[in-house]
Amino acid sequence: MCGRPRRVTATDVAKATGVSRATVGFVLNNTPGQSITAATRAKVLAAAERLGYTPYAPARALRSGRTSIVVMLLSQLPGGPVVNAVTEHLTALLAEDGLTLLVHMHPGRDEPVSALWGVVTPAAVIAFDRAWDEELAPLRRAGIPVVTPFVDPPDDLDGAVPVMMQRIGRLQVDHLVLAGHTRLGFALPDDPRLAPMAGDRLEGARFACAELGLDLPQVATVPLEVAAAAEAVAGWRAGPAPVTAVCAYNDEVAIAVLSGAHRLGVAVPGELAVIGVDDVPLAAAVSPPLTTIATHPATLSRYLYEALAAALADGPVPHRPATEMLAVTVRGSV
Amino acid sequence: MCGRPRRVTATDVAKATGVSRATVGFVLNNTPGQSITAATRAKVLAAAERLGYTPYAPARALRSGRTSIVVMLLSQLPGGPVVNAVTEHLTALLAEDGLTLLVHMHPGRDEPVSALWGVVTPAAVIAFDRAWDEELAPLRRAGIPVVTPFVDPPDDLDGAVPVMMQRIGRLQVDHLVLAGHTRLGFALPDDPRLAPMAGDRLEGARFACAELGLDLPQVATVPLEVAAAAEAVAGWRAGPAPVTAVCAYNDEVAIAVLSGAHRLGVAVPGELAVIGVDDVPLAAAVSPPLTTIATHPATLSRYLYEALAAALADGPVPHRPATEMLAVTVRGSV
DNA sequence: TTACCTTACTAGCACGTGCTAGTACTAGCA
DNA sequence: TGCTAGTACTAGCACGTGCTAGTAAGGTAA
Repeated sequence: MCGRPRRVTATDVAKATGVSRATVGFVLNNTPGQSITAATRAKVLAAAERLGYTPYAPARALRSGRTSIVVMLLSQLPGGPVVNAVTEHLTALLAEDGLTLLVHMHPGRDEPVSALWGVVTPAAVIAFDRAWDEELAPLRRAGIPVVTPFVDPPDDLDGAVPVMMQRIGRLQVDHLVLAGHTRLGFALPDDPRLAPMAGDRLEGARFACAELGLDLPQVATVPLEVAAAAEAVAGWRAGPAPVTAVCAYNDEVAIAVLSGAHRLGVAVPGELAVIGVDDVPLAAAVSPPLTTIATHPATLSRYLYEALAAALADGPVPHRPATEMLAVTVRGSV
Repeated sequence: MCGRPRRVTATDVAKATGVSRATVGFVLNNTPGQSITAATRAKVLAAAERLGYTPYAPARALRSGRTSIVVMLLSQLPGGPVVNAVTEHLTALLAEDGLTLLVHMHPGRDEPVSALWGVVTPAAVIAFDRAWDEELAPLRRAGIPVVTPFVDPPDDLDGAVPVMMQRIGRLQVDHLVLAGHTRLGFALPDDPRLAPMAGDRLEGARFACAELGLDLPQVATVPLEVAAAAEAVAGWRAGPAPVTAVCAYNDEVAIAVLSGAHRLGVAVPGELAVIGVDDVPLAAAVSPPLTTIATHPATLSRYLYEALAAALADGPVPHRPATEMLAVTVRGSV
């Protein structure tokens, strides 16, 4: 019959109630400074309920000039469990402020920002890729705050993710050295998309070794495949002064190292200690259970939330030392 | 100085060019049936570029009555690598049609739809939780197509995800039986949020066993923790007729089973075969490498894309047999 | 009675866009 | 010369909302 069911507008509610559209608006928005009879208020609310009225988001945004949408821009790099947890926490935190988090995974090639920006008009943006900093300039120019945790803020280095990444590498080294190890290895992931983050973590490990007067860590790429991982382990164990402990880029890589060691009959942690990053659920389920750096997504999310809230209120970015977000989860692999 | 930098509108471009706003619209939208001088067109485009004009999404949506946004509604259950891959693929597929995929992870408690719906007004919605089917009724009433792959469509059972889940369980059993096993176990995940999907997979496995004349699989919950997993394995191995092969809910649980077996000295696959689901990157990196059911995210994504495209065009839902999306990846654990 | 205040509303503008209806001007043809 | 057809535009409506300015009715005070 009717090709497309027309949507219910405030005018429809007004007609059904017998009042003006303005009154409907006042009732539904609880506009302060307006005196509305209890009877009228009840009638309007009943009609709105009955007709199934929902304010039309674009019209509201057009009129008010802002939306309650926060867009989180992710690049292709596979957001592991940590990113998922952060998304979940941040969604809940923003929801308390009436903000809705929408995640957009950007497909490569063509430019993202201009396209996305012509489609959503968010109240704020969190961009998780340092390559986009320049592309987001138009957004900033239009007054939309952009939080880029992967780009160093000049005055608060502790809040930046690269610094946190370096601190992760440093923590790994500290923990291994505390356990008595002096000849360390570093296990890089195979996926080239992870190279930037891996580089930061390795940098932190290198720096820590240098500071402690140790040799720089012996670097190897460890694919997620038993035979290849075993090869890497063999490389570390070869020579007159073999590596006795390995910092893995993350728990996945760490588990691969574990498997490689198992295949070669190298005892963990007896002959080779392994420490991961992320504290993935599986970390407790492998044998031996994996000692790892937990990133505490809740704290990271709260930091992002506060940075976002500050940006929306034109306030200063909050100071949140990276150390609060990181903790060694000691299990059995070191 | 200026509190908030006013955004550049088509009127600004018109003023800068010296033409009317209508002309600007015709040029920027390439409106057919309009004759615009090459000179005017060039002037308008130059001014738009120079001023950094971007059409304002809410105004456009208000006028045209539709957006190019597709919202993917996820529930809290941790979207593992499969969901991530689907998101990535689907984003790319929709981008080819000029559609933007935005993912919203719904935080529990309060109702999602009415809130979200008052914020974005998408062109279509994919909802990944069967509980939302009723809540999405207002959307359908407003003419917004809603694809719910987790709810059985009455006429095309093969496209529904529950059926696919059951088929997964069935495939696991088939593969184990083909390898000579007759006494099977089923490893459930610990996370209660996964219960619905786990139930479907178990159902499929049960059905397959019944069809093949075998005893129903011996069910155990396997937490992601070595000791607990070992306990489950011990349970399977106890008694006069021990289980010789286990279908795990997914690869994570399967790896936990592997670890439990390893701790007890139970040889895999010699004494106990294990088959997972998902073909997670780690599956190839554990020892022994995990035989698993790969879900082929690309095919699943294309099915979702086609269902979406059909819904947007008021066409019929495409038929896509679940078997195309599933394949056994044979490694070493069976 | 008139001026003034409060209550309970209503009329209608503005947001920026897409697009229809209209207009001035020129060219072609009888 | 008059009439039509086409070109190259412009004026302005409509989308649904938030909100300001206005207005009628009723009560109080001088």
